[in-house]
Amino acid sequence: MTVPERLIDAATSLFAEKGFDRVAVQEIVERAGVTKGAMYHYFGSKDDLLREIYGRVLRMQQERLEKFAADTDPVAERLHAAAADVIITSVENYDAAKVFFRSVDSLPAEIRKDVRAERRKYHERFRALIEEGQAGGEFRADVPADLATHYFFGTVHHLGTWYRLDGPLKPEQLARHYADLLLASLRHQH
Amino acid sequence: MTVPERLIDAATSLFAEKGFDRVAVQEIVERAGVTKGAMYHYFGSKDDLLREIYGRVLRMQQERLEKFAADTDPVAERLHAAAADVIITSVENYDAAKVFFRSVDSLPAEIRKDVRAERRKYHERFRALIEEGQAGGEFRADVPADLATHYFFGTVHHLGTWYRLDGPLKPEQLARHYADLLLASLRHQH
Amino acid sequence: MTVPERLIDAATSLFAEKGFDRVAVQEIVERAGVTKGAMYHYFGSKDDLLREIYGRVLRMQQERLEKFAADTDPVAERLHAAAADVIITSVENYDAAKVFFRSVDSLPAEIRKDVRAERRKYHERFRALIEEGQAGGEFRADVPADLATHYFFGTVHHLGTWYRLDGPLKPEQLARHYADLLLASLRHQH
Amino acid sequence: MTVPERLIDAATSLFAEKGFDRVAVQEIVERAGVTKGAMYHYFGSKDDLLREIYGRVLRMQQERLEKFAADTDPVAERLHAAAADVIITSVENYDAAKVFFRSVDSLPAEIRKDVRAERRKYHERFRALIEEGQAGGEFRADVPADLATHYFFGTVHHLGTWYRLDGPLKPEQLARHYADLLLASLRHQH
DNA sequence: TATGAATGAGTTTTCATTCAT
DNA sequence: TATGAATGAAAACTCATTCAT
Repeated sequence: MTVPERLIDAATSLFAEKGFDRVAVQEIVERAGVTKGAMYHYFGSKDDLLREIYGRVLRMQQERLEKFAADTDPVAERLHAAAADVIITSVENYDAAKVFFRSVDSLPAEIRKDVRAERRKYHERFRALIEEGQAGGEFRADVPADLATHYFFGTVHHLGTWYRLDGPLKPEQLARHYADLLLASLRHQH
Repeated sequence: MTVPERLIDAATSLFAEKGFDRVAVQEIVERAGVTKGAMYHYFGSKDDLLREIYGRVLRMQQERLEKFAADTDPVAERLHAAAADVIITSVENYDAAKVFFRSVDSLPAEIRKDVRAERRKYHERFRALIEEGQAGGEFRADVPADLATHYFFGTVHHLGTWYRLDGPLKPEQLARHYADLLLASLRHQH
Repeated sequence: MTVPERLIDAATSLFAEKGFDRVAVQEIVERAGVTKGAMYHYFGSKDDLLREIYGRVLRMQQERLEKFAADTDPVAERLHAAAADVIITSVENYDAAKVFFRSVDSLPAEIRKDVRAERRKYHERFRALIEEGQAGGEFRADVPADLATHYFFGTVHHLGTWYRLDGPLKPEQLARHYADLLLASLRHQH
Repeated sequence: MTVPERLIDAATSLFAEKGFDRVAVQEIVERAGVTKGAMYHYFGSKDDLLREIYGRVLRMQQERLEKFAADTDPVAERLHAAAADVIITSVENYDAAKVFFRSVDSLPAEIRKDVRAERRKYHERFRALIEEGQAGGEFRADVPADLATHYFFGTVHHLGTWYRLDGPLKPEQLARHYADLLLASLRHQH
């Protein structure tokens, strides 16, 4: 693995573990097995490492959502697949996801603005799926799609505080359950 | 308002805004309109302020949940009321709730342990309601109650990142929608 | 002496000796006999110390020049007295004067702008004296007053690189010689 | 232009602009359009660049002064010519002259010693001219020649802080005025 | 009760220089 | 000749906390 990759990995795991502000650059370079100078050769600052982590998560999530949303299956199936995929990838990149949700306020103001804008776009793409289902009559329309989207991503956000990769629940089970709950809450009740 | 109260209020709003680690004691005392010496007269440390905020939130949530859970209404109604109440109180104490969810890792290790233990008790009380509904046949049993509880509290946790008190959605509407979504996801589908 | 005064004195002598950029804050506080924290209690930054030194020199020189210029003696006498006084005060505040002339480029850009504006005002007040003598016919008019002013202040500027307080030449002698040379260069030649 | 020449030029302009200590090697090589490795191939250190700049200025000034001093014209004319020439060459090599006067304290101690010795020799050669005029009766003898020499070089030193090559005053005019002022201050007054 | 000067450990960052290629 | 990744020492600055008053 290259030095920058080792640094990103070390930073990701440490930021996930203790929070950006409680991690010293010294710890990051020690975990990566390099010196501080090397870090500043590749990254302009500690903030830069965080920015890079955000960039990677955003790019990955956007690509994957797009793939699922653009499919031709019925909307309920596409939403279920996309929701399950968010869970799976969040769990597979557990540390990065944790950092993503908890360290927004540690980003420099201008980057934070950009990140929020990208997240909003992502949120809107997801919401559009729900609206599509509501327009087509599959989903109940008495819940604002925007609110349902927040509702679901809240659960994703929260994963980092309780889910254990080494626990009894496999990522696929977790993902299916969560996607089921989302769909259940959107379907018409009898 | 007394000096300690002013300090707690100032600390709560600042911690909510920027995160515990990005707030200097100097800022807190300035916002509270007192001096550092005064703060250290009433609180042993900056950590102490955080601990106090956690204590208040925990005590309040536990009391309220107990009140709703101990009622004699049908379980679905009790769960709906309890869920809606969590939302309402979180929104009414927006800053404290934000701090509560985001600053666990800034607590000193031993306090963090206590806080987690209390939260677990709270979580279990809520889960017990769901299990009661599953045992009685009102709720679907194919979703682990523990997971559904996490699912719901994730949405509460997440509120702090998007809900705006001054937005168009009133707390009561928000609470009803969220409680509806929870109940909808637990009911049997047709 | 108070702590801020001790710090200013230590900084002045060290900046004069080695130049602002070659002096570590650690050296300053050691010479002042305090800790770094104490320095940052009184001064916002290392730059701040430099700014303060500039402010003091500027205030003193402006006041003194004004006093001499506003007199009612013949202009040649007033110019001679003012010129000699610049030398005397520069020599009496040797370190501060050295810093003043050599560290402009180490000032933060905005402060540098202010300092230059103040110096210009000072320069213009001095130049006005020369122009007064030219207008009255005492001084030769074939040398631009502005240029003569620069000419003289160059010699003051330069003092720091060669004059030794502990040398054979007393400040008063130095001052008289320099003021004589200035006046000589301005008088009509036979 | 060769690589070493480009490096010297880049270093000279940057040192003149910001001062030796505020210029990073990285900036120098960027302005010169080469890499750090290349610089360290030709120069042993950043100090080495500064030493080279001092060497060039010293050699040039010494040669030129010698040429003017060794002439057979009357001493007043030789001094006037030498003085004007110092101004002209300082202005023609504005950046190098600026560096020469302002960065002595950034030279490594031993080099600084050498540079000061060479400057002293130069100063003495100039002073000898004044003493020659005093011995011959052309110049007033009541001003120490040493002091008059410092007086004049102070003005040269100072040029870098106010003279603008693109201003209204041409180098030749400046040089003539300054040489005139020097001679005027040395002549007997009526 | 309250002040605020002072501490000192810890933080991020810079940068001249080296060296394997 | 030249590259540029990597080093490591030193720098400025922050901040929770203490303590004499």
